[in-house]
Amino acid sequence: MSRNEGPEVGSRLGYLLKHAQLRMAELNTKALAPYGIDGRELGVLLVLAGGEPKSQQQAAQRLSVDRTTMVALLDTLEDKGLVSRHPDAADRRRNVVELTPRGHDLVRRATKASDDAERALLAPLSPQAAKQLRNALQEIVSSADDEQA
Amino acid sequence: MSRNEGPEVGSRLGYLLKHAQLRMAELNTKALAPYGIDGRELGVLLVLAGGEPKSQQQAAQRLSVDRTTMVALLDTLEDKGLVSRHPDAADRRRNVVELTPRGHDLVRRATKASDDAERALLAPLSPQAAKQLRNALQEIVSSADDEQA
DNA sequence: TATTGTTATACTCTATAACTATA
DNA sequence: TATAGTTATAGAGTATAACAATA
Repeated sequence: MSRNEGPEVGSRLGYLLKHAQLRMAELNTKALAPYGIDGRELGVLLVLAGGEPKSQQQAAQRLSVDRTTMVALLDTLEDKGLVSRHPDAADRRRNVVELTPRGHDLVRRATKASDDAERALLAPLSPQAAKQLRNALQEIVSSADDEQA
Repeated sequence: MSRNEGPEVGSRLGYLLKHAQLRMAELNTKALAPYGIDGRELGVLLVLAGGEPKSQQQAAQRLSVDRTTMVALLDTLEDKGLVSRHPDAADRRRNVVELTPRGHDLVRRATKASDDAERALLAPLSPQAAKQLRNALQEIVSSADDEQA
């Protein structure tokens, strides 16, 4: 008979989310290393790959990072030849940021590699449980976004 | 008819876990502020509250933090009068770290406050979905631990 | 006056290396 | 020799303040 030890740190959501996130970042880093980027950079590329061309500030807002952080992120992606910046003709304070052809090609291949990393993280779960996890996280994150707005 | 925009960053597990974790940390910080600690410090206190007395290194391993990080963490908790360190009589290289009476009292009250923060994070989910989320994260994290071992 | 991108700077979190005292 | 705790230090990641160009 084991007595109750009380609340355990390993069942706290803060602990679980932090360690799951660290594990995902680690898997992404390994999976993306052959492409010369990490998970955060893939995130930026995916924002730029979808929909309308965006300014640096719009890309930053989409990822909830500061615009000064976005400057540094785009500097490295530009150095790697994956994105290009041009002044917006309609508002020359803005930079329009777009994927280069090489950036487009890389985001497609790197996304597949990152899909593999996600599958590795979710490996211990049933397909249904994996889908429910993703859905639950999406609800939590989007509801947090609503409260900001 | 909207055309397919391709993979979106908002459905990536890396993005979702990071933002859910940030949100949880923010809620914990607010909930625990009246007690003068944050979520990481509550994590340390919970490790020390459970089971056998532990050395600094054992506490660090339980949380997967470096022993040098644990030194700083315990310095602040000791300054707050929540933990005490004594040399281990059986091996005087070690410090046995224990909660003070004030630490025991605080961890009990602070855990309740953090429970409220967790409920706030999980508010958009059904009770069943909330339980499944916690279970899924536990499976992922413990399976990652196994691979380290 | 306000906004976008930029730079300089600082703060937090974390890890590595080297020191000490013990074993 | 090896280990536990400590210190100094350095590297990420992030945010704040101030500046230039543009609105």
